[in-house]
Amino acid sequence: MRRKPKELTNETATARLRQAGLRPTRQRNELAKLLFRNGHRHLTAEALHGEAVAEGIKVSLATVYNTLHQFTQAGLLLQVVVDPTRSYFDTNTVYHQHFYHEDEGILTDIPGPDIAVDGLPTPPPGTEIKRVDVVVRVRKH
Amino acid sequence: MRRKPKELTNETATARLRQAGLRPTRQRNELAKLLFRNGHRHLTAEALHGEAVAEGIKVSLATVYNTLHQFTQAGLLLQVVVDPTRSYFDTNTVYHQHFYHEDEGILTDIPGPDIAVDGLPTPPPGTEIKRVDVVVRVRKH
DNA sequence: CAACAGTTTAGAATTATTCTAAATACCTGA
DNA sequence: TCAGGTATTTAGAATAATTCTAAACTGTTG
Repeated sequence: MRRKPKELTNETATARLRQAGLRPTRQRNELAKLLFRNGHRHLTAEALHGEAVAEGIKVSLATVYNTLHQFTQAGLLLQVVVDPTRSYFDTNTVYHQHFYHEDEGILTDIPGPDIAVDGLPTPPPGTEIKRVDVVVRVRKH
Repeated sequence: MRRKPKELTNETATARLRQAGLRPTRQRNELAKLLFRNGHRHLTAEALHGEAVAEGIKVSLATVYNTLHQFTQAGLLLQVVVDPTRSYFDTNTVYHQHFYHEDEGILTDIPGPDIAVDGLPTPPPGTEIKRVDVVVRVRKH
C-alpha cells in the first residue's frame, strides 16, 4: 500500500487559502505547495525560506515569517516549542506528539499510538486549557 | 501545617555548590540563595538578574546566564522550554509537569497528581529518551 | 602569600524574529 | 478591462534574548 504523494496543485492551494480567509498571493501559494506537498513536515522559518530559495521561489524571509504565522492562526499549521532559540511549524494539525532530537535539532512525530494522557488537571481559575504538549526528548547514546 | 521557608544560609549554599563541583564564589552563593530560598521557582535569566539587582546584589547578566547553565548542568536546576523567545529555569528538579499561562508568560507547577504518561514509545534507533515534557497550555477565557 | 586556574564582567557579537514604511499585487465595481 | 483601494510583500533597520571575548579579578592550594 503506497501513499500517494499529494502534490498540491495551484488550484488546490488557492482554494485552501481562500477557505482560510487568506488572499491567495503568489508567495502564499508557493509556500503552501512546499509545505503541504508530501506527508507531514516540521520545519523552522529559516528552513522553509532556504527551501523556497533553493527551488527558485522568490520570497523574502519576512514573508515566510508572516505566512507561517498566518497559516498557524488559520489552523493550517501548528507552532511547536521545543527549542529555546527557534520555532518549529508542523503541517499536521491533528493532535499528536513529538520526539525532539536534541543533538540534531530535529522534530519528528512519534509513530504509533499516542502516549496516554490521563487525568488532566483542572486549569487555574479564570483559565482554560488550550492544549497539552507532550514532547519526548531523545539523544544519541 | 506551615512549610518552613528555608532561608538558605551562606554555608549551606557554599556546601551545595562544592558538592556540585562549582567553586563557591560570591555571585554563585548569592544567586543560589535567591533561587533556593522558598519553595520552587520558575524564572527567566532576565528575571533572576532583575531580582538580584533589586536586592542590591552586584552581578552581571552574563554571570546570571553562566550560573543558570552551570546549575542546570550540575542538576540543581531544570531548563524548561515553553516560549520560543526565552528559557525558564525551574528549581524543582524532581519530575513534574507544568501549566504555562500563555497570556502572562508564567510557568507554574501542576498541583496534585501528575498527568499519567503511559505507553512511552521506543525511541528511534541509536537514541535514548532523555526526558518527557508535559506542558498544559492555558489561557484566560 | 604567590601563583595559577577558574570566574566575572562590560561590551561587542550573534541569532531568530519583528517592525517599518515604501512599493507592489490582488480584487472589486463600473 | 481598468481604476482604485486595500491587503501583501519586501529590504533593511530594529529588537530581544543569549553567547562570546578578552581583560580584570578572585578563590584555592602549596
